[in-house]
Amino acid sequence: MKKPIARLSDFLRLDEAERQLVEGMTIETRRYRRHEIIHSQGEPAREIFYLADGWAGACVDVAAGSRQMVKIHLPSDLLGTPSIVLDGAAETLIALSPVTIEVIPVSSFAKLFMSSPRHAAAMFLAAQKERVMLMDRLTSVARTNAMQRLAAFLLHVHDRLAIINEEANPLIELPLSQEELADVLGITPVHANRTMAQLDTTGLVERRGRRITIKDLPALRSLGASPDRKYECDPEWQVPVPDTGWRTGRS
Amino acid sequence: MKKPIARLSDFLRLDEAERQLVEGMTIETRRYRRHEIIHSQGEPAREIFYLADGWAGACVDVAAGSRQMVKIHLPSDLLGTPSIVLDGAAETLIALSPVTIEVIPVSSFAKLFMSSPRHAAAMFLAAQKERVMLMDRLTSVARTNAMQRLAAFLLHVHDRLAIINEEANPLIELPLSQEELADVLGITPVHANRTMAQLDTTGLVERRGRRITIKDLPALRSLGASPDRKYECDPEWQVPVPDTGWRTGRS
DNA sequence: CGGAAATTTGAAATCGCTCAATGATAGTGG
DNA sequence: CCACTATCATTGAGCGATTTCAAATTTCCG
Repeated sequence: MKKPIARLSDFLRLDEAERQLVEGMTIETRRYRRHEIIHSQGEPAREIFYLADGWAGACVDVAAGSRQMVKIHLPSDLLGTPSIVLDGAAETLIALSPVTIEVIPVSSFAKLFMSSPRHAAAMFLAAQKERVMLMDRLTSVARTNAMQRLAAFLLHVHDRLAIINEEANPLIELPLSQEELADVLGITPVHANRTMAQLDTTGLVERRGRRITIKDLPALRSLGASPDRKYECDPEWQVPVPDTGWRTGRS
Repeated sequence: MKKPIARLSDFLRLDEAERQLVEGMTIETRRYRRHEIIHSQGEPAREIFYLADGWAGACVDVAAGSRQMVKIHLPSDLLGTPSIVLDGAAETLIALSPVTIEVIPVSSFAKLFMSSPRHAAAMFLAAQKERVMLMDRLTSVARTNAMQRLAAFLLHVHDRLAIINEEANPLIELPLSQEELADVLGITPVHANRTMAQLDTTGLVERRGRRITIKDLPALRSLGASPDRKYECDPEWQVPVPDTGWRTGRS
């Protein structure tokens, strides 16, 4: 039942041996129910998490019960990597749906990084990709109104699901409540509700509960106004295999 | 007159040999005047830039003349790294003051990454740090009002300058026009002006033109409401020196 | 079926935007 | 040193998007 770990990062197609290497780092499998907290902001972060199944959210908490969901994690994402440069976790990780997580000690992760240039490069490039996505998210929140943000967010999820499932599907089953959606969009829950309804009436999407069907993809894209990014990279980073000065194990 | 390149990343104290290695990657030095464009969003990005002197901004452009400045680059920053995962540059880089830039081919950068685990680790950690800063920026824009964003931004700049100069200085000489400030804060230029004036009247800062003096640091921090991050990291990442399976050269 | 959580709706208040005009400042050439 | 011009900063007034507070309705789950 274990999903392939091949999207540990997006820039490396892992062969079987390497996949086992990564899976070997797992020290524990945990399950969480919807709304459970996986890790709290500020707590020491000696572990990172591989999201085997379910959706998780990364939230930055601000005073007074307000918070911003800075990232939606989908299956095969690696959670908690930003926190490795801090003494306490940068973000609160919360289960948005029932979730299965593989726990990996930071030390193992670092060891892999140090011993395998292929993985190191892949992780580095994945981090850059995350930066771009955050930049786009910031731009969306700073420069567009609620309906545009919603459109951009739905498209973002749609596109990421398309990569995972290897085919586009106009139907999105969002596990997010409207309150959580509001946390993502940077608006209030009440306004999230009105915006959702408003987008529905435009006919660009159709909504039945948390099931959202995209009816007019091009129009929705135009509304969302996100730059369309093609994530690729030069062959400079495609390290052939070991034996160019790197080793896969220790000594 | 060349500034030390020692802050190419924040997680590695480079020794002399390594510094030369990095400097050796430079193929060209360029100068730009205020407001000149260093690199345009969407254009092929085969180079990254070391900001030797001056301030530069990274902007994501949206339709209709609107844009979001997603990062303020200070001297010794590395510009353009997010774009290495894309076919076209993720952002427009623009000189906010007179600027001196060292141009580095992505291929050299990749080669360094591949051949030196110390540099690779430092770059990776620096990328994670950038992610955290973007997360905080997103939260600031999404969840706080204009004055709080301004406070948070001033503090952000203040703290980064303190690191570069190795001492805190309450006086900040912002080279940004109010329009550019607005691009950073995610508000309109007019409102940036009013907010600036308003913050001035609170007495937390004092303003003479673009010279801003922080008068009450703790109060300003409390207003800005950013989580205070201590950027550190485990010794796992402090690779001793080569010879743990890595080599410095090729072959 | 009952209770809790989530969604929906209304009305008033607020923050930031837009449009438009005025004032200040800095760089330029005479 | 001054006039000239462009850029930048400031101010006012009205409008619109989003928030806030509060209540009603629906859905979900045990």
